[in-house]
Amino acid sequence: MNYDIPDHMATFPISVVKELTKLSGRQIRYYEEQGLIAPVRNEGNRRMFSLQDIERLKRIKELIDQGINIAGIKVMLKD
Amino acid sequence: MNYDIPDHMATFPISVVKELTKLSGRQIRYYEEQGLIAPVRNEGNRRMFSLQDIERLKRIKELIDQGINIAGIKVMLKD
DNA sequence: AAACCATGTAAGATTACCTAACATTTAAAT
DNA sequence: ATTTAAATGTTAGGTAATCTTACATGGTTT
Repeated sequence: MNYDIPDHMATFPISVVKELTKLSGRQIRYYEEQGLIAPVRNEGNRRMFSLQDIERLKRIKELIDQGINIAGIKVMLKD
Repeated sequence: MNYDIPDHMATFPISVVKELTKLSGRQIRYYEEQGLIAPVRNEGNRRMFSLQDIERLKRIKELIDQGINIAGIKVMLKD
């Protein structure tokens, strides 16, 4: 049994990420635009997300929910 | 950190399952038709697969590659 | 040869996602 | 109190992925 997917492997479409993170598609795309995340694209130009991407988005959402703005999040998630 | 997706949670589109299992879309749909797997459907009627589904498909592929036919696989994977 | 099994392929319809633009809301700055 | 900027919503038109159904094909079995 090879019961896992590597954390960095992009296997999730945005529809699933929306459900998992409780973020809107608009938010996810905007955060990418702002350089907070960098999901890869498949051959058809669709965004594909890894577990790492999802965990990062969850942290972003926590900070957003605490009232922190994008600029603040950028420095806090610097890595 | 909630660093995982439950084994039974359907988060993978068929495109990813194809890559992960090295099966064709036709094969995956046919195995479903034959009752070997039962991926759930999302609101738009697209098949969505769980890690369990993927592991099962990998076992199916191994058996297929060993020359076992669908009927044989059905009894061997009875559960 | 005929029939069946497993898979390929093609066509047409539907759903998901893309970008770009404009609208709205809230907060910050003037 | 305006104006500006930040974050998100919404809409529109286009492209990609997936769906079902049907027919084609190569390999077995009868």
